[in-house]
Amino acid sequence: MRFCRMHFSFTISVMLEKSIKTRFAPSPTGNLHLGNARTALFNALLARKFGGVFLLRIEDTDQSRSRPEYSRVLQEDLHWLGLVWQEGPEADLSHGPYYQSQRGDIYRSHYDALIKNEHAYPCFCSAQELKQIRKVQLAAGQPPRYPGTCARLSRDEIECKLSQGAQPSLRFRVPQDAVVEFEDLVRGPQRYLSSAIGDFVIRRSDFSPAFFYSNALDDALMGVTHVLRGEDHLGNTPRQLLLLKALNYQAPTYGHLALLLGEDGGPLSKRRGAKSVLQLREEGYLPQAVNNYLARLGHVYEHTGFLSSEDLAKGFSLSRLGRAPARADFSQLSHWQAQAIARCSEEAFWSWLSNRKYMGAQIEDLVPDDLRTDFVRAIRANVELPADGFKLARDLFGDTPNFSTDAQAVIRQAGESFFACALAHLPSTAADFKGYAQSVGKAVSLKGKDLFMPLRAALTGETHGPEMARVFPLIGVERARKRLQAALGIAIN
RNA sequence: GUCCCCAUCGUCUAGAGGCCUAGGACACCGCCCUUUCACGGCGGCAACAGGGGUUCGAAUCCCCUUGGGGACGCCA
Repeated sequence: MRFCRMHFSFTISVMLEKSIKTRFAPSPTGNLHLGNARTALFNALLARKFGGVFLLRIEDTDQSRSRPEYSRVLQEDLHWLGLVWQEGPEADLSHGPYYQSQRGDIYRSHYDALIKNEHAYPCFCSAQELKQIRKVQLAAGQPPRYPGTCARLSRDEIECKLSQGAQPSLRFRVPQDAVVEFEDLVRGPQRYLSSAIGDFVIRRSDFSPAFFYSNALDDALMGVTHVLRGEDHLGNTPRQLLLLKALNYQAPTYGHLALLLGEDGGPLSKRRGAKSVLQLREEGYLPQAVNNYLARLGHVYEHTGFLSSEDLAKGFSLSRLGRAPARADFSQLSHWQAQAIARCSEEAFWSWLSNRKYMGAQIEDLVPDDLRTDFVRAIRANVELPADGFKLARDLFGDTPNFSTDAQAVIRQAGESFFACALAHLPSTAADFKGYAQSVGKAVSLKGKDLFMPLRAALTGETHGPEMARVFPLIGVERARKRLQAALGIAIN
């Protein structure tokens, strides 16, 4: 097995030497979630690594569930992640259109070809009938499979039903006793018996194309060479291969990724807290943090540190893809977020903060212009999300001190005399915190934590936060006085 | 129900029969730095799901059990 895999990855690298085209083909029926984002990322990385093309196709065939709004957000998400497609909407259109809803003519002509060659036939079974059959099969311990009821209808029978106004679906006739074999990019050699596959619907009775059909056909027509997709598509592959063979088209090479699981180890679902890319974006996660995080879910890099997009692509390898489902763990996202923040410039950090609103305020409203740089330098290491920056801005520049429970406890512990002294020793300018602390320390005979904690609690309202020496000048003497007075009040009560 | 896939610290994982006393990263804990918090530096805790084989030797190969995931649709 191991040996096979080594041999196999060699084969892959040979195959990849030719120019490759990967794709991401989402349905705009909801917001892009982490699992799909990872699939998109892997496809983009694979293409980039080999200098190929990454293609985007919008699979909006389901009229009732697809929304232009989702399609728009999805493209924004992809752009935000830096996953730019060289081919697709608003890009190179040479194999377009890239919205399946606009490809009706193409689908129609291929249906005709399939019908003509008897690779496809109309099916008049109703949804209820099919449901009933499945139920019976399941009860008998059989896999639910289309029994071929309409596979052998005569021309007359078909005409008759049609003249009665019946609206058939169109099924692909799966060849009997065929063996479908293919190499999966991540799972190795696969083998399916056609007897295990029932004739499947390629056009619904409302004339809309079914996934098997439009998805496979478009990959072939668009010249896609490699497809990385979820493991849930593995069983679709033999069908799509059969279909493409009947159409005489070249199929892409598929690779099936183990699915991403939620934090609880169950399937990813919205109701169990599966985050969408949009949510992450709105909360203020940095795209490069998300990329570093996702690229390591089910894939390993030799380098354990933060990687640029380019290095993410360079280090990407199909042989480093795991075959076991990976579980999402947001503490790891936090880690990459911290890394990403540490790496951005002060300007970038500020624009990241000022790019959004928090409780209706813009951070420029809170931080005086002349203190901006000092503020950024002071808080950077203490911020994970913009919300943290806003909180700090309020704590430092807000008029009303907002003491946390912990801070209040520390203040009470320090007692009335401590703050009386602290007020008495307040200098005329808030430039030198160390000197100020020293003089207070001397007066109250305290040092270390016993001295700093009450000062921090009173001055910032929190028991933790950025370095006091940096923060004190930002607060300034006036606010410091008010806060110490407030703390005194708390200590007295 | 039937079939397929997967199984190493809490999590992501390295591991290709002797380099394994099982390595790294995150999380957690401790120490150092800091007269405070964080950052940072150093260290620690912590895993081969269970049971049978095969072999001189098994995390690694085989079988069973258990657990997880997936597929079987006029969903995509």
